[in-house]
Amino acid sequence: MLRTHTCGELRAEHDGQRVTLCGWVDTYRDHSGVLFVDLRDRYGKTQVVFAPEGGGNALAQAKLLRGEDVISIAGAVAPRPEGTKNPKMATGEIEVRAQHLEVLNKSQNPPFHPTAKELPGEDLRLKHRYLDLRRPKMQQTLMLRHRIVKIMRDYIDELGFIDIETPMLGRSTPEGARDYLVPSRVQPGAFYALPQSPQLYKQILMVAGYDRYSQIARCFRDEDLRADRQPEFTQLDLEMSFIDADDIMGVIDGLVARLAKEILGIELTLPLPRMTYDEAMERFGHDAPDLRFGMELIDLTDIAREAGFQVFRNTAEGGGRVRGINAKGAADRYSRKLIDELTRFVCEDFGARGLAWFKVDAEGKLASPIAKNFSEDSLAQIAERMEAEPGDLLLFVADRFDVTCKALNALRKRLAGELKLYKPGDMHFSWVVEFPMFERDDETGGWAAMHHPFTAPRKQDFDLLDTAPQQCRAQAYDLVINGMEAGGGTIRIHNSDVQSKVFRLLGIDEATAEDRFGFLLEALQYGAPPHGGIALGLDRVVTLFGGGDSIRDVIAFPKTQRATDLMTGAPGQVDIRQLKELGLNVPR
RNA sequence: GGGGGCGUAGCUCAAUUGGUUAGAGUACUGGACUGUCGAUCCAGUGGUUGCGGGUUCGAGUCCCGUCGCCCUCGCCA
Repeated sequence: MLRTHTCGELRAEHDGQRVTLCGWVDTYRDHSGVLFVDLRDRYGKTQVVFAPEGGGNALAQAKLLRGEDVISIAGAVAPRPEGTKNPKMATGEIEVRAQHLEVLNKSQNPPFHPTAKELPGEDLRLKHRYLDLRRPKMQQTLMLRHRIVKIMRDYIDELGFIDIETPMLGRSTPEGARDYLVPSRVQPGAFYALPQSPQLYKQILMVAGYDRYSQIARCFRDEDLRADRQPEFTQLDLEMSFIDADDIMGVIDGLVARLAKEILGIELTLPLPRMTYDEAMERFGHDAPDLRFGMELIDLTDIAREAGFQVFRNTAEGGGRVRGINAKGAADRYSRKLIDELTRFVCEDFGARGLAWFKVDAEGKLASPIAKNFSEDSLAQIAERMEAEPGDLLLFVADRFDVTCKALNALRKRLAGELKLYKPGDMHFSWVVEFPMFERDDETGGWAAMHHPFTAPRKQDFDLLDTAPQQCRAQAYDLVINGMEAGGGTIRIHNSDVQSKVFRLLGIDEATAEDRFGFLLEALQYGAPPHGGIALGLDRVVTLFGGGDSIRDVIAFPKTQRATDLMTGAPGQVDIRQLKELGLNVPR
């Protein structure tokens, strides 16, 4: 046995015990006659003392130690002398008086030290990820991830779900995200696709009678990266039979409550609040609203029609909307220059044509360069509708509905951050339900599935499939945490007639449907039970529960924005012979 | 594909309007020190200012291109 204890567990009660510790040299303090080493492993740090009394040549050896050397020390646990205890360390009551030192492996001078005060650039951290992962923060995060996965697995096991693995090598389905493709050697010119999700397989499993399936599944999407998007990511994937949307949400409510309690120590009231998609778009302009703060979108279209201000009136009369938000007490904080920057923000990044604004003066009157265009009466109506009080800053966008949503949602989130409308530890969990079945496909002008083409419409909306598809709402539900989509799911279509109708609406003809999903359509004809499911984004959940802001920090080996691995150099060139075997001819 | 930010010593950063030999902290190397804990003190090594080109008497600084990382719009059923 190389070690008897970890570097995090020794306490005063171990006084006198002879122990062996292994770990990395965190810091060393050489006082000539006595030398201290803080020895680190993922459990913590322990102070090791090398002194002449230790005997042998341990002290002389210790003088050669440097940061990140891997060592083993044997010695006796002793309480620290009075006045030298360190309350900042969990093991600060004691120290280990080293009698023997073995250098297991010297380290080169590392490009950065895992416990340095200043965090190095992310690219350097990724290049030397083994050093970065030695950082206590990263170790805590990966251990948090483990705990969350354990809670998830235990919970769904208690509910009778069984874990079934589905293939990584599957079939490409051109809908949705771009696939990662894997060439087949045995069939030159043919390709597998890595799964974007186990969607089709888990539906097949329902047909097969495994009424409660779950998997912690790796998924792949070849799309551009973001702080919350990686090309490969992990989902807690579930599917159930003989259930409705309430049942699925109930299962996840229970899981979220358990996670909140065990990870955060928060008691949640269940069921988690629910809001329809339409309400979310109306009140917040986004389908994953951040409910940690208010500052809701307020509609002024009716007032705008009569207000006299040309821009507002034209928008209102042209079928657009005039909506705004009230940044309470923010008037002083936002100078003309800063408001110009907000204007640039909503116009350049979110397509708004302008940003109208008023500051509410001490008398409660609306002041703005555009105020002269409004009648006194209109200004009063606007003030009342916006619940304006002295010191408030009112901001308005007049445009198509979708533009007001995008612009005001972005503005609302930005202002909330700048005005600190929520605290770092705040958490808010909710559901957004009843998404539209279809949205307009900008490229083809036809309908596109908002979720995926197997999503079932609400029962009362079945007839709308024929008459007014745009009004048709899906049995869909998204879990939203702090304004981030943490997961989503739907009740699936288990009837092949309905499925065919949906395919027709999506412009997928019979031959195409047969070619791509024939196996599923066929399966649906052999006794498919009513079923549905959900997938939670594990990386996002861990990020949110850990209070971080990038999923890269909760993934051991993430990719950069250009989807490269800075440590291994992936993706890389391959041997020409490999390409030949695969029947591939690519430009180099 | 578009917009933006950043790139200076191993690391984190500074460098006035374009102006002397590009600095500081830390790390590293050597020395001093028997109770430190971000040890301290003394001395030292360390630079193709990402790369290429241009403007200029003179470029870390300005211009063009390019590479890398990050943010973001599009995209992500």
